Amino acid sequence: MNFTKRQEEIINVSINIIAEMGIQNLTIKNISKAIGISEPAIYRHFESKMDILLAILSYFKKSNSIVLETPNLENENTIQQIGSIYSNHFKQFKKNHALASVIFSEDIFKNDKRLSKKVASIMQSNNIVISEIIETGQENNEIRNDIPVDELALIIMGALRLIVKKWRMANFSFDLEKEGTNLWNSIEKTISKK
Amino acid sequence: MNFTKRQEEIINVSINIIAEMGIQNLTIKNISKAIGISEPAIYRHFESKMDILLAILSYFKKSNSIVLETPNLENENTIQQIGSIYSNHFKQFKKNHALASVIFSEDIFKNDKRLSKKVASIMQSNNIVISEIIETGQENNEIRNDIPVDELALIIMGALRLIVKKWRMANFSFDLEKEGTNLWNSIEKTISKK
Amino acid sequence: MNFTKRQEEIINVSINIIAEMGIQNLTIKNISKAIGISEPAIYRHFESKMDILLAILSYFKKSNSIVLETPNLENENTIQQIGSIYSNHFKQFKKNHALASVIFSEDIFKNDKRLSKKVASIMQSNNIVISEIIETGQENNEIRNDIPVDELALIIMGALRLIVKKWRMANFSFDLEKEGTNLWNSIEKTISKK
Amino acid sequence: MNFTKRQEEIINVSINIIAEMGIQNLTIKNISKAIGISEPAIYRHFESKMDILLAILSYFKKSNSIVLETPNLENENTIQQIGSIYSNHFKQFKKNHALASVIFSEDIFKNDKRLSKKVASIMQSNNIVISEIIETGQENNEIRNDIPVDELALIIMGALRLIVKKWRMANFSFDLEKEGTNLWNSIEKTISKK
DNA sequence: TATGAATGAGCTTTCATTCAT
DNA sequence: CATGAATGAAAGCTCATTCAT
Repeated sequence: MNFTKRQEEIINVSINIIAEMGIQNLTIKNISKAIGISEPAIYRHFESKMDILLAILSYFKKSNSIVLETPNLENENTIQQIGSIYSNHFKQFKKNHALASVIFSEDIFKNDKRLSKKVASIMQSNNIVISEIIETGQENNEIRNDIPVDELALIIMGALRLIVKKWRMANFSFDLEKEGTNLWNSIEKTISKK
Repeated sequence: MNFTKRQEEIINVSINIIAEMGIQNLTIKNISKAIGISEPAIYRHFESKMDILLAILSYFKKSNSIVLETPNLENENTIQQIGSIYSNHFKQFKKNHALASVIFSEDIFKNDKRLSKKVASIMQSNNIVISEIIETGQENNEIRNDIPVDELALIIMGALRLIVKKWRMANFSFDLEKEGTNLWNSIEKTISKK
Repeated sequence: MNFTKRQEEIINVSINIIAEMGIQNLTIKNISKAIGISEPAIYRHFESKMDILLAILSYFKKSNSIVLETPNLENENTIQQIGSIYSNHFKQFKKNHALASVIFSEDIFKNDKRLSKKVASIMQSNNIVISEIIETGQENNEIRNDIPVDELALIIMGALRLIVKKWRMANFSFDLEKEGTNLWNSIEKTISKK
Repeated sequence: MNFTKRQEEIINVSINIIAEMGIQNLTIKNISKAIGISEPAIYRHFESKMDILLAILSYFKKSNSIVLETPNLENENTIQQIGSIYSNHFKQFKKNHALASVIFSEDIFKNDKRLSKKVASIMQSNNIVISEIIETGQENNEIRNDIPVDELALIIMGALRLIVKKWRMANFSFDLEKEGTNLWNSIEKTISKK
């Protein structure tokens, strides 16, 4: 999972291509053209196109880990932790629009078993992180108890995903961090134990 | 927007292929093979592959209209109307798994301007329907007033989209109608004016 | 060689298509679209596309006969006869631009043995007509004797063909009849026995 | 306008195919088969079939330049210059039958605007060269003055074109250089100031 | 006489990938 | 580490033609 500079370049360029032109336009030709090297040169760095796609997913996993697991280290309450997860997402996406355009588009990787398996496992582990925070929150009487963990997770992550989708469909034209924080404040109202 | 039998067949088969194998595998060859006719025969019914994709989006638009606008006709309160939208979605997806796999995957259609424009307009008009119901609900004191319409819409539709995504990533192995109704009941708790 | 009305329509439309879009665009689809009937309907009138091409050549042969052999009937001298051939060509082409664009383009019919054979025979018989007139002219001391018949024929017909080609490459923008008559007067000077 | 070896090979092979089988048989498959490489390999050397056709026209332009402009350099009188143009054409065509079969067949390139534009510009610039020689000839009292330049050009080039066409329709079976020289001698008689 | 639906063959072009240099 | 040249497979699409109606 440790990529060379060129490999990282290929991964980034690939995410950009998917974000801007769709997975159908992620071709070796387009990748190499974007980087400015020849097509065979790509194969010095990845054995096959499939490996590039797997590398993209690995990059997503790493990205998610950073965004999701950072708050645990700090001494916040659970509501604050989820708030941090929200704002960490927004900060990351602000820096990297392409990532926002691809990371929640799991269907892109549906055309192959290995890919969709990896996608599923990433989603699964993300879910676990969120669920554990919520569970703790309910135990600590910070999060309301009358709604099951899974459903709270759906509400929290569903809204996050959808606002990000709207943001990129609006061509990143509104301030995701501001609107997203407002959204989070509203969700906070609905899920926190008053 | 009035399709012949063959055109409908092509649309349905195409949605199935996208659902099962991803957009990359939606080829004229795969479509014709699935129907049992030759590849050139497809071109008697659609001028180009692009027209098939546009027809799929038209079909989505029609599907959405049915699901979203039906409740308005009946004499339900706004909370019940949104509940109906939820259950209508679940009923439709239960009947047509492929539709569930594709209708919220707007990114599939990102590789072409005409397609992504149409996708955006569909999302837009869906959003309007939901927002109007919420607005009325707030005016009628059925839905809480301390959260803006747009954010309530994000919560409601975000959760719906995400549970559907989980359902199909779980290979349709849980009862979407049951779990979805539970989800709705929980959301109802969070958004209705107590 | 007696064509029905529909057959004549198909022949004319085909000549127009070749003239305007080149032989590569002479397809059954384009022919039927231009006439306003379905593709299979064409096959009611011609057994195959090859038969349409052969019919076009037959039409050329007939056209040429009229243009070339008419003057013989009248009591002109040979110089006047060739002058009539010139002006007959121009009159015909003025009425039918498409014909001008195709009748001297023998290469169009090079992709098939039957076609190129027919083309060759048409050229051959045209050549005979011209040569006979010239020969008579030389015998009658109307046409210079110091140049062989064949070469006079090349000069006369070469200039005619080339001015027609220039005319259609100029989009029929100059007055072919006027310019052509001038050309003929000049050629007359060069070939007639002073 | 500087072609690689492979590009030149493709151009030559393409001219041969057009000459022998007509433009309709100029397919990527036929080109690649004739060279002995695969079809996609062609696309390493030309971006599209259109570019091959444009390259053929560039080759024609270059060919024409050589044939037409060479005599100007030498110290011949204008009649001799035109004679050289004639014999240069014949020499070139003797070496390259295919070229003779294609270079005067402007209609082959009528199916596309870019092509026909280029064809027209080539014809135009050729015409200028010939006309200038004739004009000088008239000023020098070498060429008769009672026929306008344009008409002399039509006579000279029309006969040249037509004898070449006859030669290839006769399957190159007569001696073009001999017959052509005779033709030129006859034309010389008709156009030179006695 | 005409058509809607279909097809085998073939078109131009792009794909991921390989290999000699 | 990089490239120019190549390829088998497959893409979207068009061709002339057939056949049931």
